[in-house]
Amino acid sequence: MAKQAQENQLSEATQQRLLEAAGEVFAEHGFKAATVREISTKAGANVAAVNYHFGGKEGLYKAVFRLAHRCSHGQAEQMMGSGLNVEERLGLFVRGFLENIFCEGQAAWHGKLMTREMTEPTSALDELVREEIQPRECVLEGICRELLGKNATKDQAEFCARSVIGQMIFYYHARPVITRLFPDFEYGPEGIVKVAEHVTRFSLAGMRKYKDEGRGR
Amino acid sequence: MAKQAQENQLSEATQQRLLEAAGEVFAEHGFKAATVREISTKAGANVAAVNYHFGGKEGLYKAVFRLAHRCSHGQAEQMMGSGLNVEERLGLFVRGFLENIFCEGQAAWHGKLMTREMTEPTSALDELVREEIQPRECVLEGICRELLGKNATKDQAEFCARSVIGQMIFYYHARPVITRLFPDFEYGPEGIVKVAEHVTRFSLAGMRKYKDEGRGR
DNA sequence: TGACTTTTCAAACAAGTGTTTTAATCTACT
DNA sequence: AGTAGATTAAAACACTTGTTTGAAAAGTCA
Repeated sequence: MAKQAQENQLSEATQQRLLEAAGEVFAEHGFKAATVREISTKAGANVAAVNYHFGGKEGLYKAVFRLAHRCSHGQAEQMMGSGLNVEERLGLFVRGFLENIFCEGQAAWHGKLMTREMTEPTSALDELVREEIQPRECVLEGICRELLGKNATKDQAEFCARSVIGQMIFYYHARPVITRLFPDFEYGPEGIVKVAEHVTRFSLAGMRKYKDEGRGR
Repeated sequence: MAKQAQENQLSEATQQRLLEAAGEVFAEHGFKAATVREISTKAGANVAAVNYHFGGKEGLYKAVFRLAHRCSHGQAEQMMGSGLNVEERLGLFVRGFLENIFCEGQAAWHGKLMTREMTEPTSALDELVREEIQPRECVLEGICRELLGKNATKDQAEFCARSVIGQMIFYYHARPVITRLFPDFEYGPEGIVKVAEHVTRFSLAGMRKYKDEGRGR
């Protein structure tokens, strides 16, 4: 048992390598389809290392999630922005969300892992919703509520928040279809910026008009 | 080899049972995670039956897709509707799409299989896009174009079409998250109708306003 | 250095996968 | 009834999966 081993440099190195590799592989294949052998190989470690350091595949998965949570702690509060009007805050939220999902830099697997957990939930979903998704949804719902005006119900704000998120996440979930259906669309940084601009504009327009038609329903 | 066996009643019965069971299991677990043993058991057939009748797991998968295509042939054209204005056609499209995805009746697996292929593409995706997705996208894009007015570019119509689809499909892909995040929302028929009404209203409003702000970009 | 723990590694294990085999059963036709 | 072909069924096969094992290597501290 390695309980006092957290100060060891070498073992920590393999633990870190394992975590990083696991993040990528889990994000790419999902929990079930990912294999500990691919993770171990990618980390340059032995197959047994996963069981030794994390007690098994599931332990590794949870450790990856804990790491991810630590990395993005307080990101929702930061999203709030201060001294900005509603339109700007919505634009910021949308752009930040998309960058989080489509970023290719360090820890690109974090957003992907989060998104995958949405469609293939594991036991880690409850914690994920509580720690990361709920706070962000709260921010977005607040923005929607402000845009919809005082007459809007909580129900309407929730529907609109889901519409905003849905528009964005569609580009992630349906990527294979989109690339086939719209060959001109490219998923690079400039493409994502265009998506952000459209979603912001579309949603802003939608909620403004939504508000004016409030008596229609 | 069973080549002249298509007239046989009994064998056809097991083939049909196998196809039906496979549709459900593939839709629920995806191609890779589905097991031929679960399919066989569900169909009340032997494990070897899959290989005997369809040449293997992949052959069965493709047969399931061919069956699904046959079932929903010409559904896009029917969606066009005639003698209806744009708003009504959008409402019809949205409602039809959602019913297709969330229907619980016979062949409920068809929509689920289609949706799963979006996120976990196999070799069947190209055919699926060509046969089913492309035609429907075409209809929706036409509606969007009409709503956006003559000044709108093809690019804008495509973005708006993706926004409409994204709003709806989000309820499918992120179902585990939505049920946790919005405990009051229920996925029954009445819930789906509410989604359809909201998406239609939100998108209609979005595109109308989008159109008016055409010079802003 | 030398005992002690921690970590690594190759090998093997048990369970589950799709597929094949082989024989038994059923169906259809004369 | 009898024969040939089509279908079913049980068993085994080859392979991959996560996990365990036992010994070798590396590190730690006196």
